[in-house]
Order: sequence, then C-alpha cells, then structure tokens
Amino acid sequence: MSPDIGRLVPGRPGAPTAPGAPHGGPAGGPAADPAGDRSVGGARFMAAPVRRAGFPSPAGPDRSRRGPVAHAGGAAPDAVQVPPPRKVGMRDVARLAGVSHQTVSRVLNDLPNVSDGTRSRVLDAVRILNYRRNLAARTLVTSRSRTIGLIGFETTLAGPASMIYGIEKAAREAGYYVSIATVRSLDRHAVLDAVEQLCAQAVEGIIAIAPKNSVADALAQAPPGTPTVGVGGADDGAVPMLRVDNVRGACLATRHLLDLGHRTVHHVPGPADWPEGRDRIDGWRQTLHAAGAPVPPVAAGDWSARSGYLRGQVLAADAGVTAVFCGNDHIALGVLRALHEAGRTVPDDVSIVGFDDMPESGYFLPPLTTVHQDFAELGRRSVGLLVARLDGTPIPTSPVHLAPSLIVRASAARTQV
Amino acid sequence: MSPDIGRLVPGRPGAPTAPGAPHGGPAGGPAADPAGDRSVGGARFMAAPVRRAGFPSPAGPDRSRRGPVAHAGGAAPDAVQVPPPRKVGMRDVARLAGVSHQTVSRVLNDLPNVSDGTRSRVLDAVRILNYRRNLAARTLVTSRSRTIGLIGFETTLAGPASMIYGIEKAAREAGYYVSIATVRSLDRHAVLDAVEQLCAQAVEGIIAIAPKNSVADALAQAPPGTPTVGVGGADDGAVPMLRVDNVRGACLATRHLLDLGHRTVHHVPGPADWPEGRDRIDGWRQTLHAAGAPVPPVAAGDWSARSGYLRGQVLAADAGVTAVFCGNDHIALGVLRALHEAGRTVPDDVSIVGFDDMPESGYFLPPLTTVHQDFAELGRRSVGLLVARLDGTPIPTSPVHLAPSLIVRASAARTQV
DNA sequence: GTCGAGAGTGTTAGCGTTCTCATCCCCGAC
DNA sequence: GTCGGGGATGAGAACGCTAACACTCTCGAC
Repeated sequence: MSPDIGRLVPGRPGAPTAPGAPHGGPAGGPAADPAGDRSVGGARFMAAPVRRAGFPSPAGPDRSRRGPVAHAGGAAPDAVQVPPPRKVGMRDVARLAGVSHQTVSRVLNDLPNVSDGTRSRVLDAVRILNYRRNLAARTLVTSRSRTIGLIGFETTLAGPASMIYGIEKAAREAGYYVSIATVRSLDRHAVLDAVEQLCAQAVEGIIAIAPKNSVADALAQAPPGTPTVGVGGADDGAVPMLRVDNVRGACLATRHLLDLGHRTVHHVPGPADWPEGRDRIDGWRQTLHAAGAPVPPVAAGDWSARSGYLRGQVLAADAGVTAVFCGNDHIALGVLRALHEAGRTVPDDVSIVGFDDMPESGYFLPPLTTVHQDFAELGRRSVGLLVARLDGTPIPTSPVHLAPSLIVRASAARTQV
Repeated sequence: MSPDIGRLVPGRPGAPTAPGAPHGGPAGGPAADPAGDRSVGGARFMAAPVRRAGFPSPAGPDRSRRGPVAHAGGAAPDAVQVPPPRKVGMRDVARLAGVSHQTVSRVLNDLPNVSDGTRSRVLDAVRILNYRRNLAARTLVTSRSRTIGLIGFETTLAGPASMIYGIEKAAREAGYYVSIATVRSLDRHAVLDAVEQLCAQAVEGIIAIAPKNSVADALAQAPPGTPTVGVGGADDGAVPMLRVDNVRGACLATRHLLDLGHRTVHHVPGPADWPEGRDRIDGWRQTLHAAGAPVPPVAAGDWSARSGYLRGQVLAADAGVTAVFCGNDHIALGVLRALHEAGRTVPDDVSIVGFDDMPESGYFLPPLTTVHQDFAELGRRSVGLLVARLDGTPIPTSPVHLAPSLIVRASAARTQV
C-alpha cells in the first residue's frame, strides 16, 4: 500500500490541467458527445481501445450530475449548463480512462489483478484531471482516519518542540497524518478536553507529550479502541510510556562531579510533581548514597531559569557548595547567573552540570556540561510504539527507556583543593 | 452489557452512562422484545417511559442493521448474535429518542424548528449513548473538513514553538482542527510536498510559519480554493503575510544604543535570505543613516549561538566596537561569550542588544536587553486572517505588521567616555 | 468438448451525515 | 367550513469512496 497513492502532485512540473481540464469533460451530458474530445486527455482516451463497443451511454439518465438541469425552459440541448465547479471524483477518472470507478480504486490502492495497460491508463487520467482522492469518503467507508492525535502543552522548552517534529516525521513515514491539540496546563481536566477534541476527529491513536502523572491518567481514559502513548513522564503504568532514563542521566551527572573530587553534589530540581524531575532527584540521591557522600536537602522549583536563579542565590551564599547538578539547562542558566552575581566563578569555585543539552548550552558562560537526551528519537520511537499498538503488535508494558549521555563541556572542573 | 457502545470517555464527572442517567430509570430494560433491538440502549429505551406513550414503534422493517443476520438456520431465537461492535450513529440516537435521524441532525446542528421537548429528548439520548458525530461523514457531505493545515519547520527556536500553540488555540476557538506538516529545510520543493500532504487531507486553508520567500512562493502554488497565510517572512506579495515589524524593532534597538552615547552600532545579522533578517539589517542601517553614524560592514551568518560566537570573536578583537545589535537572542548569547573570552565586559566595554526576547534572555550574563515580539499573538492573528479568507471577508493585501517593543535589561549601558 | 481456476473487470451496496422536499398539524382568516 | 401559512417532522437522495460479489474471458487439464 504505497503509503499514499493519492498525492500525485501533477501540477508541479507542467501541465496545469489546461483547458477544459478542471472538471472532467462534462462529457456526462452529451451522450453522443462531440464534446468527447474536448478534454485534453479525453480525446486521447475515449478514442483509445474503447473496450467493447464503448459505453452505449451511461445507462439511465446519468445520475452523475447534481442538479438535474433546472433550466427547464432553456432549449439548450447542448446542456452547457454552468458546471457547478464540481470536484473531480473517481467517476471522472474512470470515465476518462474508460474503466469503472472500481478499477480506479484498485489502481489507487495498489491492489492486484489490474493489467498494466489499464493501470497506466488510469494513472494518466489521474494525472490529467489532477485527481485527488477524497479522504473523508475513504475514512467513512474504511473507518480508518489515518490520523494520529498529538497532545502538546504550551512551553518553549526545546524538548517538546523537537519531539513534535520527530513525531510528525515518523508518523508521515508510517502513513499517518498528525492532528494536534494543545493544553495550557497539565491538569487532568484540560488533558481530558484535548483527548475529547482529538476523538471528535476520529484519530486512530493519541500520543501525548506527557510529563506528568495527571496527563497519563487522563490519557488512560481515552475510549477503548483508541490506543495512547505517553512520552516523557508518568511512572504509574496507566499508559505505555517512553522516555529517557532520567535516573541514569542524573547518575551520570552526579558521578561526573564526584569523580572530579567534589565532596558532595547539590541539586536544584525541577517541579516535584513531574516524574522526570523526581527521577533525576532519585538518580542523584542514589549516586550520592552509593558514594557515601552526604545528601544535601533539595527545594522544589519549576523548570525555569528564574527558578534556578532564585535557588542559586541561596546556594551561592553557602561556601560549602562546590558542585551543583541542575534539573535542566534553564535552571542551570539561572544558577550560573546567581553564582556570577555572588562573585563565585564557575567552574573554579563551583562546578555546574545541567540536563537536556538544549542547543544553546554550549554557549553559556561557561559552556555547560550537561546530560544529552535525543528528543527527536524519542518522538520517533513513540510513533513506533503507537503504530505497533494500532497494528495489534504486542508491546512492552513497562516504560521504554532511552539512554542519555553526558556532554562534557567547561562548567564542571576538578576541585581546587 | 453495553459492550462498548460508546467508544468514549464516559462521563467525565461521573455517571458513566449508568442507570441513573439524566432521566428516569431506563432500568426497565431488556424485557420487551428480546430479539428485537439487541441494540443495547435500544431495548432500554423503547421500554422506558418514552414520554408520550405513543410512538407505536419505529414503523418499518427496520433496515438499520447491516447483515440481516446470516444465522438463518440457527434456532437461536434469542439472537445473542455477537454484536459486530457497530459504532453508534445518528440512527441509534434517533431511535432512542423516538425521532428521525433528521431531527437528531437538526438538534445537533442547532437548527431552528425543533420543539424544546424533542430537543432535550435527543440531547438525553446523545448523552446516554455517548454518541459522537462522525466527522468523516459530515465532511463528505458538506465538503468542509473544518481543519486547517500548519506547516512548521524543524527548529527549536522559541518563536515557532510559541506560534504553534497560539495557532492551535485560536483555531480551536474558531471551530477548526489543526493538522501539521513539517519540513526539514525551507526549500521550495520540501514546502510543496508539505502543501501536497495537507491538501490530501483536504484542509480548508494553510498557515505556514514561513520565514523565507521560497516558502511563500511554494505556498502560492496551493490549489486555488485553499487559501494560505504566511507568518513571519517573505516580502513579495505572493501570499498574505503577517509578522512583527522587524524594521521598527531594529530601529528601536539601534536607537537605544545610539541614545546611550555610542558613536555607532555594529550588527551581527541572521541569514541573508530571510526577510526577517534583512528587515532587521534595514532598520539598523536606516537608523544609523538618520543619525549620521557610520555604517559598519556586516557579515551574514545564521540564527545560531555558534554563528554569533564566531562573529563575536572578530568584533571582540576590534577595540572600536562598543555596541552590538544582534539578529536574535541566540546570536547575542554567542557574542556575549566571545566578548567574555576576549576579556571585554558587557556592558561596560561593549553594549549588546538582542532580538526575540526568548524566555531565558533575562538570565543571560548579563541579562539581555532585547526586542520583544509576541509570537503567540502572531499565531492568533494568522488564524484570524485565514478564517477571514475562508469566509470570503476581504483582507488587507499588504503584510500585516505587529509592533515589537524594546525590553531594557542590563546588557546595554551608557558609553564609558 | 467440458470444466474449473483465476485473472481482469464491472455492479451494487452501503459507510453516517446533511440537504431537499414532502407531510402533517394546528391556527387564525375568510 | 375551507384555505393558507408556518412550525415541527420525516423520507429519501446524495456525498465519494471501498467491499463484496458477479461476471467475462482465457487457459490448461481432463
């Protein structure tokens, strides 16, 4: 099933469907039809191997036109009735190619049992008429919309943005369209609305960039028959999930700092109700424990630079702080600034490691050592998971974890002991 | 029972179609005619106190079921035939409410000439069956998909991301769904493909986050009947455009620096083939001219921090440089770093102004003075423009410009003369 | 020659809505 | 009483497509 036959972009190169084109020769009306050779291809075609004694005439009164010629009074036998710009349909293509609409359908769907000659004749007709298959009709009869829904939330975090692109691309390759719905906040109710909106569009499945449990819960409420997949959050098993292994990422970061000789590592976490934030805290804490290092207290914040700045000011005032692992790069940016304002240099006085590896991290002052996660890949994989569910392929029930990696730049250094 | 009739989110609050439903207990139930309507609700209802006792029976042989029950031979009078999980349609609602499907349609579309009693009866039935209108069928007959297409490109720039949210939100409020297509590069061909993909979905219009002329050109090729709108780029009149007044923004920035006493202002531009970049250059140059200040040469780059860093190194080596206007905040970040590495402090030695006001700009070192543009608003307005075109409302032919504003922070200061 | 298999093709039903009429009522005007 | 008008409904007919058959040939096997 060539993913999408329909899209034949004829126009591009040349042949702007020329003269009579747009509406397949209204050939309809005029039975005898001198008109027959009006439409460019029409002539070529109709004349062609008109199969068995060509079409006596489209049996019956030709139901193909809509308004059955209202202009009674008009003598006009040539019925040049103004063609209500009817869109070209399979019927038109069929007529032009001299076959039945069913055969056209077969060609378009790449089904077997169509002779090469017929096939190419149909394809030509399609091209000439600039025909495009009507998705609605198709969806109606197959009850497959070939569309997946994507729930995103309002943020300019680099991660979600990259994921959107990754998802759309992967979906297209898998033969699906992507419809989006965004939520302002991540509370259950808002997400439920988004789910509802997407269902109204009859999407076949839903992917949510879902960093919180509330989102996953809402997702789990999607009507049965509409599989869902969450990316990046939730630690209950409500819905199949996919994300970077945050625990491991935090380990990497913390260990790196410990290895540089720091006695312990402080942490400026993201919001407490985000599983990703919690996982990073866990990874950090575990590593500290394993190394027998003291575990400093953490104060919850959000993912913003502002949050990092605020918390950074506190940390900066504490001479005992020599290494800080930040919940994400934005936070790190804020911490960096607070440290700078307090006169403590990085990495000489304090070492910093972030998380996410946003595109600008390499240009912070100093360039930020951080944990990289491949968002685009995450998006891609999530589509894979969803498609598998749509196909009924069994999928792992536990969250899928992608491995993050540490990007060493200049914000963390050996202690100055 | 109720296998899953309604594929949907059962009542959010509570009452999952349960017995207690809105009106009187349909509790009764199964009784009447076992064989008859095996349709879940059907039974429940017909038996129920369907208002005016009346409605003898939905007259007619009930063509409503599909396969007329093949199991002829089967004795099984109780017809527990496995219910091919048919989706609930208007017909089911109609039957339940004791009206015709046409009346249901009228209620759902809020048309006049439906008595209050009937209306609420229908609404109840809808609720109970958890009925949801089939968009495909609707689209097929109305030839309105109520969907608009959005073309975005792969970037983590904060602008595009914010616009996506703004667009989706505005579209939803206007009653449209949003389907996306992304392009890896902004060349004509790629965009044409995206347009094609969206058209295959029968979107009613297309909005492109289209910072380059090539995109606008491709957009102009959309089939007639599919209006398009571009956001943020293109200066030829190929397509209705909407964007922030970049010339004015650049003026604001340049003038601010000049007012601080700088003899002239250097500029690190974005890519030369982006109208937005060009406009910023123009605004900067015009302001310089107007002030009689010398116009330093500019070297093209791209929008990245890296580009700014590279160019910044050159500028940093030039003692004559005291003020720099950067094409965007990312570039500014790179310039900031280059300056820092060269030992020149900001803003004491050199003043910097950026463009875009990305969320982190306030936490750069030092906090960046920059030009703010309201991306979300841009997205919102673009939907307004597209909807106007869809409605046939005349719209301005020249690009719509939104006013940017200057956000003064700490990266630009009076010269140290 | 008869048959059966199977390729190639056409015919006919729907899919679930909306649209266009036709119908049925109830009312006030004549 | 009869009629016309308008409100409330219902009965099909599309919409453009795919699915399920039915049909027509052509071959090769018997």
